Amino acid sequence: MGRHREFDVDKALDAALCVFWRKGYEGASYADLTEAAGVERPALYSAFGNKEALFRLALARYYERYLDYIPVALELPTSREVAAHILYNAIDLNTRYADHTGCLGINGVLAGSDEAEPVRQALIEARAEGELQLRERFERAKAEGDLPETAKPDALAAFLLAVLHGIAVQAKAGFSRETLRAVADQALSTWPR
Amino acid sequence: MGRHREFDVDKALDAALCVFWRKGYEGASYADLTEAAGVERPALYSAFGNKEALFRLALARYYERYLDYIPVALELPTSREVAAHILYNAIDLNTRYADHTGCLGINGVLAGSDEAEPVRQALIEARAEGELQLRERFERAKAEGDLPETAKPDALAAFLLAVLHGIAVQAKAGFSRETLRAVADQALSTWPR
DNA sequence: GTGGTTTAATAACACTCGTTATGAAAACAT
DNA sequence: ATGTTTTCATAACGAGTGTTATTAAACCAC
Repeated sequence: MGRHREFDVDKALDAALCVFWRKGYEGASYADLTEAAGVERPALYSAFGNKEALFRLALARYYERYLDYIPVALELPTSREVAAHILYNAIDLNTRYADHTGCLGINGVLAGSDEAEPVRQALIEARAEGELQLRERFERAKAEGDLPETAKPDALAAFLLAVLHGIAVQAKAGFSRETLRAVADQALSTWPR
Repeated sequence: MGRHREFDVDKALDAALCVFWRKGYEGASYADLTEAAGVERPALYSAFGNKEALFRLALARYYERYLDYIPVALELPTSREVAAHILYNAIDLNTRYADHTGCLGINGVLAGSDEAEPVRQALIEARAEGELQLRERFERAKAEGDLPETAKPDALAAFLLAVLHGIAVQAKAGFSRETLRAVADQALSTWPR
């Protein structure tokens, strides 16, 4: 039985999540991470492992704690409500915190060094997972007559994800909620009935 | 009268552009840049200045040489043709080269370190410039009756840019041209008339 | 009070980063 | 053949990167 851990692991992970959300995986240094977490480097290593492991934990937390509106959306009665719920909640999340806007799934790594490739692939897979869920939901909508026979669930899912990604980029660039909502409105106006 | 420069400055800049396109500003190291350009570091410095200056030159070249379909699009007769031309050409460009997909305007810096902030702002401004051009074009379309009175040129421009950014993210993630075209088709499906 | 275990802080490691100093090579004028 | 200028390659600089070794501190069982 040894020394108790002196810092709140949960809060430290939250702090690291915010740094990665703001600066991306490669843009975030241990100087940033330790300052935000209020913990020295060896302590971060002891609690979370290396930088990549820390990022993966932060990403998992991001999906669990911040994207909880997605399973809710998938249970809504119509495909248009699903899309609307996701779009407007994403806009809210992407603009909620002044010091880290956008989406971790996009900010993490878009283009990076060779060393960042495993993390970039992890992000691609996480986004693909979400897209699969959407596609399946839209297939169900089609089967139920909520979407017309001519509708293409895969294209709709890809379209919705594209708009979400674009909104994340724009939020990170400082676009207003009003503008982002107008983008979402326009996207929904194309929704098949 | 001294020694002649031994490398092709034009080709070296192209090579650097490709590295930045693939790895982003921070993900690209001088090891990458010198290997791709076939030139030693002091020679790159001599010809282009520091890393940030090199990136800015690469970005200017990207806009001049690769985005030349945009002024063409802006002269098309209808707003829908403008949007379609840009979307399909962007998809072509974002998927043309197997070893650097996506768009430099997005891959450059989305989220980065404090040191990358000037570059990130330059990219935001470049994208904003393009959005302004679109907005003005759509305002003209509205004045000419090509877009209905209820249409909002600013929202349409922001929407089009969002889809373009989303497509760039998806192209960089390895999505097929077919999928990306379906996204564009969906975006255009109810373009206001 | 001692021993064993776990954690924390300091410092350093090995390496890479972007940048530059220095000497040599290649050019041209004389 | 020499002098001047420009460019190139090598090497190193100063700083920062992610990671870890070492010692001390804090805990608990006995």
